[in-house]
Amino acid sequence: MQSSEQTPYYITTAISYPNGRPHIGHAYEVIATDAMARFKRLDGYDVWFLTGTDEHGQKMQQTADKEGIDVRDLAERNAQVFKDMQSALNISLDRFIRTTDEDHIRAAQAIWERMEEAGDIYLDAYAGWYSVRDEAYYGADETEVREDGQRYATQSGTPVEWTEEQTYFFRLSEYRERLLALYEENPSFIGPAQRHNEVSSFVRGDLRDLSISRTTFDWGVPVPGHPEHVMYVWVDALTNYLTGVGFPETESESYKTYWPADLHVIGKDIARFHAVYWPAFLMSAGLPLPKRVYAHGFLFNKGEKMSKSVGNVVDPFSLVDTYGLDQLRYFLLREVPFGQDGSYSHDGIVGRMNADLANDLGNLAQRSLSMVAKNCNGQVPEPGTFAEADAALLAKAGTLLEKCRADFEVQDFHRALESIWTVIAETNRYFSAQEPWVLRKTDPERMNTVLYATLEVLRVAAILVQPVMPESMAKLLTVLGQNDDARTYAVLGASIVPGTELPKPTPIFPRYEEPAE
RNA sequence: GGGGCAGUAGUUCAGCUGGUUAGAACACCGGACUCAUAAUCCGUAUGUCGUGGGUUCAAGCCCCACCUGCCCUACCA
Repeated sequence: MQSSEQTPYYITTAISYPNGRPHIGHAYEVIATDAMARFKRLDGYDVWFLTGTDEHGQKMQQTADKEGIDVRDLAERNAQVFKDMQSALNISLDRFIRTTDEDHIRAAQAIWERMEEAGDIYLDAYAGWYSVRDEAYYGADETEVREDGQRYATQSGTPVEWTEEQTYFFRLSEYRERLLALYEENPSFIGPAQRHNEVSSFVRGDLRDLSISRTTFDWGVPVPGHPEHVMYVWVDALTNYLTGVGFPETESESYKTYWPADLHVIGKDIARFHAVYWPAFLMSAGLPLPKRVYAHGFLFNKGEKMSKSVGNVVDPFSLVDTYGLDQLRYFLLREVPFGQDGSYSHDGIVGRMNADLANDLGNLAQRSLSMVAKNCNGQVPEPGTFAEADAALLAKAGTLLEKCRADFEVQDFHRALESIWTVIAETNRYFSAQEPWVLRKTDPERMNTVLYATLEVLRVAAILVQPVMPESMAKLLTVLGQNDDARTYAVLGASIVPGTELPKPTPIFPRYEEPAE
């Protein structure tokens, strides 16, 4: 292809831990990342989009034991559910990576060896109160014995057991200065800005070396030369971003093209691992650092944290069934500023569906296209000279690409959509003010001009909204007579061509009606 | 314990370095129109800007204390 001429853009989500079913939080992250990937593709980049599952670790092993099945079968089964979710959400991924993939195991061992050669790995004793569920050690003061006689981690409330083992450590403490320099020289390395402050203040404090292997279980990547150890979660999991583009073959075409990654999209809970451990690992291994890590917020159910015990966990598959996929994608990206926590509710999504999609955009398309169908032989009309109102409207639409680029660059998806919808609302006002249905009798040429300008704004909006609602916008572009080669950002500067044959218009977005009781 | 963020119309939020009658969207109510998906357009209305002090000619914006929620971080014993 022409990929060599295009600027590469490598984007990832965090990989999911598949010891259960995916919930709306998984869907949220992958939808947002998909929108970003699609935006870049439409803007002419050569995109590589990676997502997948993190299948190792003691929790997977325990879940499998509890179900009485082999851990490999559990991983296989649940990874498939996550893959199914990608399809159900229309995710344009280029590779679904699993940490059990053969090439990933080689990659994890390769980065380990590089870190070891750099002198950053050493063996030491590790002892403490270990929580299997948190996969973390706690000091005695971080635990408490409860009434049942069992000791628990105070903070997380999970049971802990006294554990002693020899584990390998990574000299994280050696990287303090280099990490601080990284944050200072490159403030956009972590987004949003508030995370940047959190992370740098964490590093400014006392950075301790990191335990990176375990001997208490064996479901993981064996440490090279020491197979009684398996890698502890982060060296294994983070390395998936390298595996996804061909590491350890650093001379491979895909590695040379795509590494370092342009953007890691993650949840705010794992910001530290991506903004501190990961760059330190890469520095140690002598590999280039990703350009940006963006930590998004969490989604709450009507303001309440979702949890299995409360029983308010939202299943992404059923949301798609209830509201429609593009409606869900639009809602999540329009309603919630990506870096902040947000709230999901039935009323919220129905409000967006009806107000923004059915009424504003859908109805604008329908009212203009049906006039064109009835009065312009079903072709894009020939405009006359643009009046001031027409030119002003078209000029506003003309600024949208730059605005969207700026907003997507910093993952402000809701701002990009807000700007597009401001122009859509403006177009509805314009349409009502110009009254083309009156012009039909008094000044047909003027009517043609008004309809033309309206269709042109719709074309621009549809092209720009494609990353968020790919299927619906494909439909809209079809009823606007735009072929596949007229849908990228490269053609935004052109105008819709008069005389283009238009199919019979059909509504794009139905209103949501409450089901009858 | 330390640090940070947030608390503004029924709801979700804007309000830049303090400056005339505090804004938007949605919802609500009234009107117009009929091209359109009971849609669109126009208009009215709505607020002790968390609480209490203070600085200032002037504070939602600054200072102090407190309350509430959230986040990061550290713990004396």
